[in-house]
Amino acid sequence: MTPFTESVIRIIKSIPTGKVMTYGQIAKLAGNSRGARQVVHILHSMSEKYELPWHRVINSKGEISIKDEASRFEQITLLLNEGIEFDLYERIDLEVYQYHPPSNFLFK
DNA sequence: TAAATGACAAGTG
DNA sequence: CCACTTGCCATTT
Repeated sequence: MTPFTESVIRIIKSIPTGKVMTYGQIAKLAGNSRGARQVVHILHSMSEKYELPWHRVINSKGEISIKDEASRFEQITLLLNEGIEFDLYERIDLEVYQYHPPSNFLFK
């Protein structure tokens, strides 16, 4: 497992209930500002094994990126249950709900 | 080995 | 804010 992957997992696991982070934000914090798509692969392949709160990861526009209807509905439901609100276009206000981890937490 | 793919992002108009 | 383009890169085909 690469250092990048380890960091990504730690970051995702640190997202508090009721907050979200974006793919690009996570990739950048993990050390690769251009690694957003790798974050996608990690979520796909390791969410279950590492019990990642995959539903708290959304795209930079504040939208749910999943196309599959069932999975999409599941993610929205999980977020609603955590108190996150969506506008009428199913978008989340990042100004309100985006999580910004402390800059030192990777080294703790 | 090459081409396509994807739960993305930033820049431009 | 929207639509479209370009850049990305590991994984899959």
